[in-house]
Amino acid sequence: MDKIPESAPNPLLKLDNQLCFSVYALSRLITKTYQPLLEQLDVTYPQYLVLLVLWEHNTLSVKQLGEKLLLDSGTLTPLLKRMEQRQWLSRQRDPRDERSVVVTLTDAGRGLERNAQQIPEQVAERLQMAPPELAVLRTQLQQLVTLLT
Amino acid sequence: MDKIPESAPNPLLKLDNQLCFSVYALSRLITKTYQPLLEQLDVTYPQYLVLLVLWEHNTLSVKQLGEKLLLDSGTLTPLLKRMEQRQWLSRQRDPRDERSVVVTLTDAGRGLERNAQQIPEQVAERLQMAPPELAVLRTQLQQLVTLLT
DNA sequence: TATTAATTGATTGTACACAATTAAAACTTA
DNA sequence: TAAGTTTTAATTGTGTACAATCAATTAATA
Repeated sequence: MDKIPESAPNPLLKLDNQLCFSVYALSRLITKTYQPLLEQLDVTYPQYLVLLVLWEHNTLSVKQLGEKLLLDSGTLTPLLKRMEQRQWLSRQRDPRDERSVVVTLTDAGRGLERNAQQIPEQVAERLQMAPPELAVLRTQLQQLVTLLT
Repeated sequence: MDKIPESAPNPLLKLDNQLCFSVYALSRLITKTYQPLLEQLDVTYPQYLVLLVLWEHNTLSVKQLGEKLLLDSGTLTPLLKRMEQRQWLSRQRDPRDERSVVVTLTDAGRGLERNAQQIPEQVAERLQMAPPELAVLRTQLQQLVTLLT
């Protein structure tokens, strides 16, 4: 009995051919790479990204933070509340515009930066890619990010 | 009054210099790019990835599915249950090894593949990157995935 | 100025993602 | 073969993500 001929499989629908899957998988693997290093700081990876931004700027509104991290308030509000509970930052309404919530790093939050100094190198070490190659890759990815933003 | 001299800022701790952030942001942006296309199939992006695998293999254990997608049962079990409720697949214990749960595509699940044919092209269109460049980028990302796996 | 429109966060609800634990079954080996 | 180990999913609990909605406030304009 002959098999009913299937339509030719679409190679574009194969998992291995998907750029999207590589990005998705890599993103989760990178988070896992950071995790043991971030355990020392007792922060999660998204919280670490918030700290990176605040170490640069110290004070930002939720809106501005969201613009930099490409995250909305539905994600940031509970995350920031957890960080506030741990005394790494404060959240308060802007008196000049009561709609806006301003996030400010505490001394403790600023102090964490010292403990984070070695993290980028330790991660780069595990990625085992030459810095120039990494830079090229990062530029390409940033182009795509800009394109889709 | 002079400012207390801060330690020189570590450029490696700047958000813009982080490969990790580009990957993280791009992954979420890609998911958002897929979302309106996947709405027609009424699936989420991770569910779409499960379908991609099953369209290739039809029947796999949860374990095998997890190996291909790099996801564990804590993620897959509830996701597969939702897909089972929608009749796209069935879940049943392997009689030869009762520890194993075998996932099989239903006719309805297989039928979805036809509706998905145009999706890769439509996404590629939005990425506006020449196919050869995309292939190079994908290869680099896959290398990193392999490295971290 | 009164009304409308736009901005900004918070809230709610759904769906991942994963660590840690549990439980059942299968395998190993003394 | 009995005891201990390994394998495999499920469960539980925490923490993102994000769409949709709501509420408060500000800005714009008729």
